[in-house]
Amino acid sequence: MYDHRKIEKKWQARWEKERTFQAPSDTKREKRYVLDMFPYPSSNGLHVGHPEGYTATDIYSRFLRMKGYAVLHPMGWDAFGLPAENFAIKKGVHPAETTKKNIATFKKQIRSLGLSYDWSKEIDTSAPDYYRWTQWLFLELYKRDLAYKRKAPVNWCSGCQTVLANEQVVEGECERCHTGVIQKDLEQWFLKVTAYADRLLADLASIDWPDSIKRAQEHWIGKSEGAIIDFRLNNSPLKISVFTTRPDTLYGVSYLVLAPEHELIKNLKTPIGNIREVKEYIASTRKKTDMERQRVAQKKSGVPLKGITAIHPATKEEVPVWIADYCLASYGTGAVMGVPAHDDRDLAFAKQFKLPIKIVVMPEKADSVIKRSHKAYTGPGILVSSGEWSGMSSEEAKKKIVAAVKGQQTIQYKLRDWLISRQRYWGAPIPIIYCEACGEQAVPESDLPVLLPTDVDFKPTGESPLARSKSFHTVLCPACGKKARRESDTLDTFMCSSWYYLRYPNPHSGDVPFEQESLRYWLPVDMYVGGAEHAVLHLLYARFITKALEDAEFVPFSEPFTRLRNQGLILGEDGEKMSKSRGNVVNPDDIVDAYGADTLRLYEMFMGPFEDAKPWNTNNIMGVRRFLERVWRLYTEHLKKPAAHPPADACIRVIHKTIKKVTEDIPSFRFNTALAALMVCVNTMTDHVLQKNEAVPTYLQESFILLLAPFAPHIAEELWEYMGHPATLTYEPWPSYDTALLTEDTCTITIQINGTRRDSMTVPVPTEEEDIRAQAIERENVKKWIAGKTIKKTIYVEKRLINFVIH
RNA sequence: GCUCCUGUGGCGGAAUUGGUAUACGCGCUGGCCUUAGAAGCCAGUUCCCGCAAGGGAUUAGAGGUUCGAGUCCUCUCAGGAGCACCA
Repeated sequence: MYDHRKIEKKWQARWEKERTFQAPSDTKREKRYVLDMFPYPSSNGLHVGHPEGYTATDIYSRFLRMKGYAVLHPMGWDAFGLPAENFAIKKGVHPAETTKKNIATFKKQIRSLGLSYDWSKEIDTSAPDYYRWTQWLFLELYKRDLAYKRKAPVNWCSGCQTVLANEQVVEGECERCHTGVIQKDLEQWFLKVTAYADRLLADLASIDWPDSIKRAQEHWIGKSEGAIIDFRLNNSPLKISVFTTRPDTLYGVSYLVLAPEHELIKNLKTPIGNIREVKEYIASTRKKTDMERQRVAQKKSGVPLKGITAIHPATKEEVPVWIADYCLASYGTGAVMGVPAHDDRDLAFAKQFKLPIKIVVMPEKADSVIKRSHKAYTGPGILVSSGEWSGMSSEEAKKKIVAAVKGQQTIQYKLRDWLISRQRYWGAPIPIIYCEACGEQAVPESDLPVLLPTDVDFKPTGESPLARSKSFHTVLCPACGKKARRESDTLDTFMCSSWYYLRYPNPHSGDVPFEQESLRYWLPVDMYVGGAEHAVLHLLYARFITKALEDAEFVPFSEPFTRLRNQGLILGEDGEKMSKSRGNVVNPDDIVDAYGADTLRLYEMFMGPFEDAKPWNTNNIMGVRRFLERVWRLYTEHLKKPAAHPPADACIRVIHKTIKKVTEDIPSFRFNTALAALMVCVNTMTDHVLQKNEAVPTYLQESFILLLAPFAPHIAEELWEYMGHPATLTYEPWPSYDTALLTEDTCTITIQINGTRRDSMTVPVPTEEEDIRAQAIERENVKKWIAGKTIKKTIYVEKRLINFVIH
């Protein structure tokens, strides 16, 4: 009887006792660092989505150990964050307590899955001995001018009562509570990610990541090449600089637009005819949430600056100046030139306000006519109505026109600096002190960590709860020793997770954030697995921090994660995303209890391709459970009986084929097809043993158990022991296959007439094409079709098919 | 709106370079075993016609390239993801 409860408990206890999965400290062997994105220990406990990624890395790690690599496979907790704090506000339980409890639950659940983590390397980002180094990291960036405080329009979530990074605003809403985000002018801390924009973009080429993630990052960084062109104001010393990627359309300019926040309006000496209207427009824009600004994207709004005109740098004509919120202050120069004929947004604006539309680029192909009504022609072409440039190609004109009007070629990025201060409690305090006399001061490294105070009222008021802690607030200035004030904001939790992978090799080191020797050995991460939702958050931040640390000579590499794979979402049985409100959530504990961890692991891997979204189906679990039971019976009942016949070649061949298939599928994360091959293998073995009463060579019986071990480690260990091996199979060499046994001695040739399958025949393996052809045309089913016709051509594909083209 | 991905039986999904479409699993049907059930084992299961042999159709739809297309190209439809006024 296959008793999963007994077997799984036994082996989990034994692995723990024997520290089976401890990463080796000898560094002679080749290493592999296999990492999961560490979880936020939420109060909901483990979701069936977690074991999907964890099982994949576990299979991969176990496979690599058997392949002889030194493997580091750690787990930890991304423990700071809002839910624990919100729970504290509601229930009055301190976040540290909630977090501790949740971690215990997560750990128990993860352990029940038989995952081969080295728990001696466990990390908790909310522990002072960890966040001390997060603060250290902040100070290193501060020293290098990569962290700065600035008053700027920032994303404000009134639900969470805190500012948010751009990356945390999704469709104009807070990614956490879905409150509409508004812009506020606040003094906040930023990290200078933009300084790394070009490297973050260029180095994508050097890493093995899913294309979709690379593209998302490319998109987010948003490099565009263009030029800044100045428009002098009429009767004023001031000028408006616009950024454009299409200087070739300069002659099509019919107006200029300023962002409502543009500083020119304040500096303008010339009276604006409709100043009240303008001021009202600016005020109304500021009140809009990002959502509202986006929702009305089709309908443009704006007001003209009456009495203000600019001089076109080429034609010297007067150009009206408008102010409109479709022009963004935070990108380029905060001003654009309006070319309605060749930009969709400008066209919409021009039509709404009845501004002239001047066509200056004609497509080269005559058939693509410009439709004036809906779309602007944004493609390349030949310039028209563009003075001396008419007749030139738009590509060539770009450079020449910029030079002629003394413009400046530049590159712009959509990427903004990373806003890292949060007005919340449950995070790492920003280690900065403000002194009236000395100004902003870094906390000396020897004073780290700046501990989170415990005497706080969690209620968010828009000001950090830390500001209301007396014990925390007052401090002496490290420079002059006089009374000073601590920074009361905390760091974005993404800051904690942007460097944790560097600490795993030496998580308990008290003197340094990471020890150089083990860092050099283990890093970078060879395989990183997690959800795709971090495409531009965690993954971009971690890359940035790594590059900053590389420049500071703390790490000898520039990319933290050499390979990345994303697990697909596991959907509910109804095909919808699992959620409490839909009531379609599956609890992994129930599955582990009823069917066993090995079954759950197998099922999640068998569901479908690793990176695809797949619906859960409880019925299908029985399939993999039956597979394990068949394996169990095969070894404990059938194989131990004496066989009447010697091993059959066919059976031996299948096992060798399976070794090849599984060996190839694991590193490419094709676990579903690896399992299908293992099932075929068991079916074949069972057939030969049970029906045909044939023996299976012992070494192949053992090979199969070793192949199964990464997927279903508990049952594999039990059978390994059953076969007489006292030690764990964790470090047994991975089975190898004999290439000579992979080829069959016969093959089936499909016979096609004009490409349609008409017959098939089995021939011994080396058979000459001539013989196959001769045999084929003699077959009844073939004769029938070729009678009275001539064979024009014969196509033969070795060992596969022969196709007669007849007429 | 832009960018990208995906459409294969009743269901989850297989399919090297274009070369037997539907592997493996679920479900279903029949049989064996059993007092009965469960489990297990055996056989079958893309659809249509046919007792069968066999024939025809079939990878969202329509075209195309090819001896041959799930796979390559063009268009259309459907679903999903990311970005979203970035000039």
